[in-house]
Amino acid sequence: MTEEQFIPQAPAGTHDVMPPESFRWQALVARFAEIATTYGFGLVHTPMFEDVRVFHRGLGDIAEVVSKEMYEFEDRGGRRLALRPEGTAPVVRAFIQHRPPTPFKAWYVSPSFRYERPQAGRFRQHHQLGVEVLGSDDADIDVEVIAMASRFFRGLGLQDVRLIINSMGCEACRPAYVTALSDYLSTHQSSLCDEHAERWEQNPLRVLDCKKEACVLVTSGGPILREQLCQECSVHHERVRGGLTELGLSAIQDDRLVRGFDYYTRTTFEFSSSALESAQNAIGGGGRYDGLVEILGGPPTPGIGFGVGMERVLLACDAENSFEVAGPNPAVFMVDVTGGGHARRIVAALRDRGVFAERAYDGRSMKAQLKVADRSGADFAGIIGEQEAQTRSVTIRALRHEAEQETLSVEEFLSRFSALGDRS
RNA sequence: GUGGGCGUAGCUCAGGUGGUUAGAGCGCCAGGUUGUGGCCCUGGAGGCCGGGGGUUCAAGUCCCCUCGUUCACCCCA
Repeated sequence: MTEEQFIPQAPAGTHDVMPPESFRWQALVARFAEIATTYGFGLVHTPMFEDVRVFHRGLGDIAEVVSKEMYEFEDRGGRRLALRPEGTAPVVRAFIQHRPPTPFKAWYVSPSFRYERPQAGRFRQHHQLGVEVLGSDDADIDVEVIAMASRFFRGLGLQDVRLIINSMGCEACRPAYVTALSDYLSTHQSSLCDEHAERWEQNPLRVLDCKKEACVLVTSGGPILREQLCQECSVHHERVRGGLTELGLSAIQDDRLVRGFDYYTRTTFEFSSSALESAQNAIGGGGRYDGLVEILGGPPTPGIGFGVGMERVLLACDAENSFEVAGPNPAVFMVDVTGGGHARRIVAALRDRGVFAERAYDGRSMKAQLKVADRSGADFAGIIGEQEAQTRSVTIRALRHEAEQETLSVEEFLSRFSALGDRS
């Protein structure tokens, strides 16, 4: 590409969200906000970028998201910053900085950035809805958080959502397990898939997650973390599972569920949509991170949270033909063929009264203006021609049903539609 | 980071083995109806066929490069 003219385009892996799709986005956030409020969460906004150390320490340097997918940059003051690749670490950083009373329950909606190759359901900028609870390791919190996510998905009309759950143990029991797993893997090294035969030592737990038949075969004969949990973790996990069952939520125990970030302890879970054909069918996931606050320099504080991928959830809704959101239609659309002055005043008066009123511009023909009125989805057109202009009146024409046209004085016209505005 | 598919009008797409002024449907604009949308009819605007190079008398079509996009691996929401 040399002397070519520049045609601006959204960067690879990013997307513009425009009407009418953006109405659906608004509605999705509104649903989440509503449920989060019901569960006692308050909205938190954190910066879109943080000191890189927040992520390096928080997520662990070996996490791919950190090691090779972060958008890192230096600002003009020489600070090393990174666009956030996920939502938890920034909220934890804010918690440490402000020390709100616990349990601290926060929800957020924010973009995340990862330098990955875009593909179905995977973007360089995606948007997450999520919650975090800091300051309690009560298993009931785990249950509530998972139940909340479930409720959210159900409320969108999603049927084909699968919930898997596992426990990652804690500092007391996981190291011993990882050692046991390593020992086991080392004796079966040659039977692993090509990739893990080379790299299993970097992160033995990852091998559990591998879908290749070779690895599955090996690991299915190996030690299982759930069976080697310490007493506390084991009790905790059973309480979570019991609580979910009690609430009527079916969670599938998946001993292979190992999530990507270092900070997870105990409960981990993932929601996936079986309606999605693409490889990326995880629509939400999360877990407990009882060591994270301390890792980032705060007092020992347990925490748990989850994130939901908005783009993927909407794709899942598409696949299930659910959560179809229509944009709003004007209550009335003004057509004025006498120069537009009457439309200008009437539309302003209606909007002052809270009525969604629209009009045509550019002094087009009545036919053209009515065509725009029809397309706008408005129920009624308010027409002003020479006759109406002279008598200070407006003709109402129904656009969605058959009805006799009627001509009202401007005052009557305004009060008829103002009632609509007051109601909403 | 690795590998495959695809780039033609605002959108969805046609354009056998290269061959005149590049087409359709939808959308948009105007008219048919000098005060009336939707249905119908007529007309119109809108394309450096992603970009660059090459082969050829001749390239939307063939070859190379490049950019973009898409799908998969990896990883994740």
